[in-house]
Amino acid sequence: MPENQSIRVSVDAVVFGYTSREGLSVLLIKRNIPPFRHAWALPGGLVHNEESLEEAVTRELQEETGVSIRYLEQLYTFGQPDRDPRNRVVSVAYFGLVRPDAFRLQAATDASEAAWFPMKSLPALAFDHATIVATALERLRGKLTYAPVGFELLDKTFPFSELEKLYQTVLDRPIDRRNFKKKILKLGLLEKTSEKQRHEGSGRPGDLYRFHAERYQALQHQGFTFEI
Amino acid sequence: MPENQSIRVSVDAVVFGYTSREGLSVLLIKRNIPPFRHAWALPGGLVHNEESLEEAVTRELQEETGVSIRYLEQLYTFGQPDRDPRNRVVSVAYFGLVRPDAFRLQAATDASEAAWFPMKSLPALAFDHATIVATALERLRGKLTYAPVGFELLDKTFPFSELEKLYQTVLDRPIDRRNFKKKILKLGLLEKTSEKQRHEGSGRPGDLYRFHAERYQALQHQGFTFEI
DNA sequence: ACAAAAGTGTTTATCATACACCCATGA
DNA sequence: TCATGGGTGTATGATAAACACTTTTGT
Repeated sequence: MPENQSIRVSVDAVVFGYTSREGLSVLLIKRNIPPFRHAWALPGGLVHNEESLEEAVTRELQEETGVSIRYLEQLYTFGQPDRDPRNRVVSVAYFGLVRPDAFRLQAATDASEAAWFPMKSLPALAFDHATIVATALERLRGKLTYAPVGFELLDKTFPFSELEKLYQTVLDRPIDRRNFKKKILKLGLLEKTSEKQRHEGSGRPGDLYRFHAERYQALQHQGFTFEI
Repeated sequence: MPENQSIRVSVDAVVFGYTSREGLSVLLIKRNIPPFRHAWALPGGLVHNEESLEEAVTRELQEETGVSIRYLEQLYTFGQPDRDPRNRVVSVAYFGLVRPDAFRLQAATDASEAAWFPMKSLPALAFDHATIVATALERLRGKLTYAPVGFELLDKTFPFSELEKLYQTVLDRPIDRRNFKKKILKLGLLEKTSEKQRHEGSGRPGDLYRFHAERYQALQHQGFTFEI
């Protein structure tokens, strides 16, 4: 009796971008086919027969938004029978992070049907995508504290204040500047560059730092754990 | 072109049981249909058209092993195109924990094709099930330190030594008895019962404790975090 | 000169760790 | 009485938290 299974498999991606101006944003596309025609939805689509799930998300993201992803991991699989009103679709959701350059690039190319929405002002979403976004936000909050994923959302070099603001925005709580800096620096994963921040408005320009991804990977294999 | 998708969706369950004698064990079934006929595999099977993923795992576990699960959560979705040599099958894996009584019960009912295997001596497994088990073990190790899941593997009331041994076995490192007890008790989630351990062999019988699941849920909603 | 943001250190409390002896029971 | 495992406290070091003034830059 389970032989005539008619379930489809799709992937969906929750891609977060961040700027200190707008905070956390999510990449969405406008659907132009039913169901939920004209509604905003997560980028994604049906998995092809010969591709892996990761290949499917990457492909869909490329096709639908043109955004290239630096960090991508599986989030959760959503499989309620009624989550798609037409067919049964099980969706494997992924969770991605991009740096501000990808973010800004996209904002410029505005002819397309893809757009960034700040988390504070998300539109109504198709299917159960609001649930998926909520799950992704929880995951991001969790990961920020026990994995160095915050750097994936910042430029390659960044002033400390950006990192602070990121943590404060996403975790939604105030952070003591001095203690935070001490903790982060003690991890030994940041390198101060010789450059200074370009002045944006007034105030003293900050020193720019760079994250040592390789150093982290090395330490990680020795049982090192990031912790904020 | 993605319209003639032919991918099936299955669920698989990695169910762990624990006794201080045998350590951590996994529930397996013997396959009696190809592929991998006569090999050991995780309980699981194709999802029916009208049921949710959770319903599917629960049903399969019931049908194939008769074991009832206290704790079940989604683990990861495995979707490599070649993971099943015949058809493309995407499998949503779940991660479950049972108490020793379910464990012992099953051991008695030995006519069936389901059996517990100690992690130390797993047989060769069908498909990519060895990978799935490895992923589940990682998850268990992680969860043990930041969520009170250890209690799901013990009897309703248990002596402190059982909890200690569980942590030592699963995390595979020695633990200081006094410090461990202090830490756990400070969480305020354990209640000492008036009973004492029934003597198994020699030595002083230990006090029996009970885990306060409701109390934990209440605290959890107030932003409390378990941490060992 | 002033407004805005960045840089920096010390004190205190809390928590983690290391460590050893006495007690209850069964044989 | 002996062997086995359970119960318990203290001292020390490490880490987290609280907290404010000075410096650099643009206007």
